[in-house]
Amino acid sequence: MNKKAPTIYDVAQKAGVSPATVSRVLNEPSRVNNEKRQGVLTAIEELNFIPKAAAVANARKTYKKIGVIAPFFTQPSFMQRLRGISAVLSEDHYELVIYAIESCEELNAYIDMLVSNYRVDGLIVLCLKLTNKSTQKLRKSKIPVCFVEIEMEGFDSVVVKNTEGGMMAARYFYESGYRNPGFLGEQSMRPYAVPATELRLEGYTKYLVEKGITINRDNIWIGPFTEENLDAGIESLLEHENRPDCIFTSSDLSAIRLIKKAKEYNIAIPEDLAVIGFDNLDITEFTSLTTVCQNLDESGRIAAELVLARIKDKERSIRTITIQLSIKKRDTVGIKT
Amino acid sequence: MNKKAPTIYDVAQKAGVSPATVSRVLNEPSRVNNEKRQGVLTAIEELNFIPKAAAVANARKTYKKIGVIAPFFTQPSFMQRLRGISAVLSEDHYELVIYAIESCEELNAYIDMLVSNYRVDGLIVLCLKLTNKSTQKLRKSKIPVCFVEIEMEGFDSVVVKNTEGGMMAARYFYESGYRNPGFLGEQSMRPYAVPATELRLEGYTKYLVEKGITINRDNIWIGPFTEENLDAGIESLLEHENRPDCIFTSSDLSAIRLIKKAKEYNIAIPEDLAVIGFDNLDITEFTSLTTVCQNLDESGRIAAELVLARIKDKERSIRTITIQLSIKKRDTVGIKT
DNA sequence: CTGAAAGCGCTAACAC
DNA sequence: GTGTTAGCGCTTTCAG
Repeated sequence: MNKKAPTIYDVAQKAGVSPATVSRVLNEPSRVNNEKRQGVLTAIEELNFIPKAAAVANARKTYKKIGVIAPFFTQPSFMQRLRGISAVLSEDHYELVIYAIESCEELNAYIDMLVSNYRVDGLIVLCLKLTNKSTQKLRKSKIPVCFVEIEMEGFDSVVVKNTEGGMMAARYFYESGYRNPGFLGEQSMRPYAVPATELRLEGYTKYLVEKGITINRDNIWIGPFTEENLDAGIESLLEHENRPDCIFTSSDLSAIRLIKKAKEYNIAIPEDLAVIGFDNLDITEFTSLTTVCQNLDESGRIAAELVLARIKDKERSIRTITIQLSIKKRDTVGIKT
Repeated sequence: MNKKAPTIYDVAQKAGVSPATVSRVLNEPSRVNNEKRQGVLTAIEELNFIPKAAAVANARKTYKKIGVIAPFFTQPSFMQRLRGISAVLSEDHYELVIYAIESCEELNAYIDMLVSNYRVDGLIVLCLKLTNKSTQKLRKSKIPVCFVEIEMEGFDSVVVKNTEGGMMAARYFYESGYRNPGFLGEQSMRPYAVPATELRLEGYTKYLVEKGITINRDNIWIGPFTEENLDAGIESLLEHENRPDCIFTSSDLSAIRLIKKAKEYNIAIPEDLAVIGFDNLDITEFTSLTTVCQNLDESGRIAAELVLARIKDKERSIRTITIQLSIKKRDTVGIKT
């Protein structure tokens, strides 16, 4: 006795109006006479009618969905960004669909699919460099896109000044009296991802050079981000003669590992070794790590707002919003006397 | 000169067949004559045709989408579960849409919407208790649902034996020689969420009681999961007279904070204090935390497989799959002599 | 095996 | 304001 789900026609009939009118009270209620509107509304209520999303999408060609494409599961920071995105999307009743990519091919395949398959109203691309071909396709598809952590001509974007972040870390070390800096970073293996580590190191050394400090080559380690490798890197940093008195890491995770290892070596933090991470992941609060905060949540929020705004007005001017970086001071940097 | 996206009619015309045939080569290629199939295929290729998702969904009433509903952003463990889910869904080209909920009302509103709005082909519910009303609705909606971490009559589910996990932690402490156990847990504030902490504590004490050990009341702390509160809790545990020699925490995060604080107190780990966490978050690898591993990824994977399987065969028997817990031994539990 | 034609449920011109 | 009537683009009977 499962009565089928009611359609707009059922409502129309029950309310004694045409389906078009029902559609109107659903979408532009102000344009229908008060009395009839009430009738329709109660009919909707009584029948417990809810428009089928697919039918609406099919007729209107908009989906109330926005896609987020990123290598989520290899980069813990993305989840926090997602949180920001999710918050603003749900306010506007947009669905959030996740395209988690793990390879170049996947990335381009998704882009292809998304532009020609009409599945989303907008797209947020996190930390990903597209091929020219994909970029072209995206551009002519006219679908609203916002890039995060990379600037793309002709697209909205929220950018993170990775080099500047590196400089800030260097300055904080410098001003706290540290003079023998080190760096620990995970190599950017994926050609389609933003080479954040390298940029951060660049800014880091740049500031130091300005201050007349050159980093000892032995004090820089960049390598693949596996536990084994990382540990080896940390050891190489910690064991040699002229061990650094402060280390900037390209991610909070490596900082946490570094701290853990340093304690095994009986190196006091921050007395004998200061550490600054990058990201300000939630977890850093628990570990009291000093880190470069890149406002992950906020960057997500802004990105979502940008695409929503462009959905509403396709002709608005392109925006590039720069996220303000800051040092989140906690317990892993002291004052060197 | 933007040529409009090709439709199935364009393909049909170009290949000199009917739209129905095109549809067939798309969906049941075996049922169409080899020659024609090739013709259609090349036409599709040349026109670069991709079926519009919304039109398909509208006509077929299936969406290639599955929804995941959970309080993602308040519970870091969910992201790892999501990873498992994502992996199996993408294999089958299902879209993953996220419904992040933060309150009881939101939860039930989403359920309402999902059952009557026809948006997803299946649903995965993580760690959430529904109201009876919502459960009823879900049940009669017939949409494939899989619950994780909770068993629901009439639904597939993957369950986690929280109490058993507590017992395992207790046993490991006990067998390692620790005799003065403590517990640190975050209170389950949300009535719609599974009271994991309480269950874990239950198992923990149960095992200990069997061994003739009762936990000192002062050695148990359960409270709200804010940094301040947690710190206060940790202090209360660490400061009193008969301080525990081992502490089981209801989550990895609190374990990490506990370890951090313990070091400030100059309490050696694991010599003076052993710690076991719960979840085996990715981060624990970096901190060398010993923890109860609940195979987050796998539970996600299994849940996804269950709903996919039920989508394919609605009549299959209900399955309840229990996730095997295990102690992931790392560095925070030693041998007490 | 294939084509004609009738849906699917809603939206959007277009008239009145 | 409101109803009529085409779509939207694909699927799916039903003949043949």
